[in-house]
Amino acid sequence: MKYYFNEIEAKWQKYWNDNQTFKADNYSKKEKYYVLDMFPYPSGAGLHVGHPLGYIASDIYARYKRHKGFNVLHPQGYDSFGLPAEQYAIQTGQHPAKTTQENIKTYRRQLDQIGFSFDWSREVRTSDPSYYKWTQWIFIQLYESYYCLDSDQARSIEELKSVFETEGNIRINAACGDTLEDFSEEQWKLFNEEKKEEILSNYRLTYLSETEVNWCPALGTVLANDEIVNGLSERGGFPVVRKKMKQWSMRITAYAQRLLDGLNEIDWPQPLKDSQTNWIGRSVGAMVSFDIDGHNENIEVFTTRPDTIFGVSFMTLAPEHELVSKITGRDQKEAVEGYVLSTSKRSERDRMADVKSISGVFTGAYAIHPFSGTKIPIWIGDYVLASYGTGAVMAVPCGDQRDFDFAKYFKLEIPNIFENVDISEMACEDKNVKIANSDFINGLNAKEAIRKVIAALEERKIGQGKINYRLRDAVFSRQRYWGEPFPVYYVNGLPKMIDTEYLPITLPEVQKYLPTEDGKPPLGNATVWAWCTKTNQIVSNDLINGTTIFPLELNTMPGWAGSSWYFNRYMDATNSETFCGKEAMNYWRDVDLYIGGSEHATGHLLYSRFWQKFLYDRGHVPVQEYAKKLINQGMILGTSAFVYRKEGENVFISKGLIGDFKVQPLHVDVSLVNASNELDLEGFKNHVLNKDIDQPEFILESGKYIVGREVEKMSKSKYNVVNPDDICHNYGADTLRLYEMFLGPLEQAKPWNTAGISGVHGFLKRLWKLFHSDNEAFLVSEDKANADELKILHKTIKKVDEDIANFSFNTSVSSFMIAVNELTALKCNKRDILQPLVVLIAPYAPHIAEELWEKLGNKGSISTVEYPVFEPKFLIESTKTYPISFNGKMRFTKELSLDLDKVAIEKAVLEDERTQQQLNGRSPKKVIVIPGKIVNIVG
RNA sequence: GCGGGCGUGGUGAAAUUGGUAGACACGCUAGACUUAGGAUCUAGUGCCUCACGGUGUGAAGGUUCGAGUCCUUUCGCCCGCACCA
Repeated sequence: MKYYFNEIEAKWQKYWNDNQTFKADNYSKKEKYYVLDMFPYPSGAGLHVGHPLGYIASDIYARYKRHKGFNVLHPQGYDSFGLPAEQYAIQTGQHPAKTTQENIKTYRRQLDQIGFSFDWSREVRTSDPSYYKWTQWIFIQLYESYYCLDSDQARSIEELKSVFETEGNIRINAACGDTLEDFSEEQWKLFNEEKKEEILSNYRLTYLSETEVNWCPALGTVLANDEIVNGLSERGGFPVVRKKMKQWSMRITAYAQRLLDGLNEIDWPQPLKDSQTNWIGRSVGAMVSFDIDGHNENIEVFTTRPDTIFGVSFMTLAPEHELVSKITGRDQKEAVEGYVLSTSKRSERDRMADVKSISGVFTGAYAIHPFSGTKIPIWIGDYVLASYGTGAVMAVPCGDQRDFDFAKYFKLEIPNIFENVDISEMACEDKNVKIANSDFINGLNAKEAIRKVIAALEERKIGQGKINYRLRDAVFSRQRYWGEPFPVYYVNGLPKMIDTEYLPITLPEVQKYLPTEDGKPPLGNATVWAWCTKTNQIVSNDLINGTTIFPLELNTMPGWAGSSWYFNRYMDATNSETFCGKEAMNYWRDVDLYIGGSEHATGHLLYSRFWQKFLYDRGHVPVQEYAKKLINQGMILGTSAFVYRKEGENVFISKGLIGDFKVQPLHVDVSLVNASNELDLEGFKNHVLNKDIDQPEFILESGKYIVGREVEKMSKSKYNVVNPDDICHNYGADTLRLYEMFLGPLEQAKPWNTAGISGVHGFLKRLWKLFHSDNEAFLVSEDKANADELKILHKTIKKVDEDIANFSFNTSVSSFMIAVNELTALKCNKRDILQPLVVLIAPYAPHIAEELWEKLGNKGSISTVEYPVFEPKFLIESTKTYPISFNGKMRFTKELSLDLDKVAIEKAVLEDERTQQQLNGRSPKKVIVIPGKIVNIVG
């Protein structure tokens, strides 16, 4: 019988589905193991071959763990809120829910055909009200919490209120936004509702505030820095401006230190930990307050080098700094306002990326040096960012290169405060030089001086030591339709949470998915979007009366809201009483293995750790870190193909003939090119893409048009996407699974290339053949296996076990090939060997394994059959083929008994005539013998 | 600029603690077979050389009996962060 992979795969996929083979039980006596993939965003383009790479690896691991006797949770779902579906809705008028559902259907079909062992009964979709009900619930929990710095945890805001009522805020030590003035319990009681709420929102873990944002008028939305490329929106390429806006923020900064500390507890790749560490950006230094000459204001700065304070010769404020308008002199007003305006047009990333051009304006105001009392000019400059530190810098040109460049450019004073250091050409950032010209810290090194300056600042109450983090609070509002609605309504402009028992607050229907004409978010188009506090229902906007019926929040939550806790939902995905039942949560606890791309390092993987720590603090989850181990799979790159169009003409020149012609390279669909880079000319002419090209002419080499190749990210716009469907159809899912693993190390980025696929497909056919006679009937011998056969089996078991432990799936595929090649050579078709071999291969190629398992006469699925156990006794050797090397170069091999000791080996080797031949009469100076390894003769 | 990673045949890549470099595949060459099959099988294949032999893991040094692996310098590529005070 031939290997009809399509039939076999369809049969077993149906079997798994019918029998719910991979449904995980929440209450098992088996040890649990939770294998998680980063869930996909269901885009309209469908799955491409890059998606399954991580999924195949995690599936192999999950299946392996089932064979090893674990109760495995291996779920999958969809991160189904997001901008592409909304953009599509804007263009076509189709409801995003509809297109999302269609896309999910395609994804599901594609995932199913690869044979993943997902427990689909736990599927989650972030856009489903039954899911986002709990996203809204978590948001409310955050709103109702503050961060207590004494106990270092989130606590109920009610506790804080009762403290305010009994003793004011004097003794409160909590994470807080603005520096608040002290108030007593009496004062608190006298504050009106509005004032109280304003104070509380400084403590809440999610709060409304005016934030400077990247506003994209064309998309009508705020963009994250990482969504902006070269000052334009990543999607669409529209201009972006800086704008102030009232937005929800998440007080992730309260967790900065714990997010750093937690990294020590988890087995995540070091580069990923490094990027989270950099993102959080802890720096130790001091806050210093500078008085402003002639104003009743002061400038707070954070510095990591308080020891250089006597080197301050000017100050620089971010152009957006709130003091700028207050302190600017009459003569400077025009210049300053012009500069502020021109800065507002530049994106933050743009400003940061531009290192070469130096710009700034003098404000006309002077600060007073806190120790020397000298007057220091205050400048504004766009190299200072409002969002980092206090948005102000004490400039020390002799000790900081950027300050130095600024001072040189504007011909400002550069006082030298370092002993025996030449600063005429560049600043000195070395912390080991001694300080000079600095009053009470002369002669000290940086470390000593820092301590002394901080002490002096604290004594005079003009500053204190401080740990500063680069991490900022995360903006949580999006001006989009296709996201979670906030469970929030407004009473006189003050936010109120909807009682959790009335969740979910479902997305309203709208006529248009664009922002409204007057610049409100898309939900501003909804006509039934008001909250009735009497009936606790969403009602028509017409009924808003300001007494019982109020407007609802128009923003929606960002993409990362739903993905920040989904791993908990899988544990108890259908629970309608709570976001995850306690019993299920205490059984599954955390993810044992998480596989996904490193591009989420400072987004999803940081926010989700933050939410998990918060949920832990409030007693909702049992662990602080939700993923014990994480593996980043490398990106699969596409190999783009290019044709070369002669500039201004419809002439395409084959790659080898371009020579000196001016050509324009154009992407061409990779499906039109064969393995030898030859273009299908007829296909090219008929391809939709090229319909607009009239009568193309081709200049051929040897009768062929040869395309250029380049490795790029796999993307629809580069026409280099390869769809797994074709491979599943032509070679089968088992071949696809093996091939993706065989491509190379999991964590390494690699270009997709189908050239080698026949190799693994051939392997599966040879495996099949081992079980079949020449006339293709199933034929397995019941004879006892011999030593050679057992050795092949056990060496493979050993290798595969080690490989899986190291996530080295590429080399285990090789081991399978070697085993099958060797068994084929021995014509071995013995059950003793083949039955364990099938189990060994089952996690990698589950369909063929199930089929052969059944043909071997077994009942039921192979998926929980015990994995073969390695027995060292089958690998014991009595001899070793020693490499005999001379001066480190291997010349010949000699088989010797492993019982021989060093002396005996040396004797045997020296007696060998080939040794004498190599030595050619010389006597060896030294003979190195490592029993069991090598012999090296020196001389 | 800072941080991280990577350089091995025509190609994808192997190579626990330093111990036979190139496993396993693709491709290529030659051949066999045929019931033309998504064929299969056999042999060969790092480079130079008819061969003996030489040479070879980006380059140059070093440590060592022995280096792809350790150390120093250097070149190139990729990724992340970036005027972070």
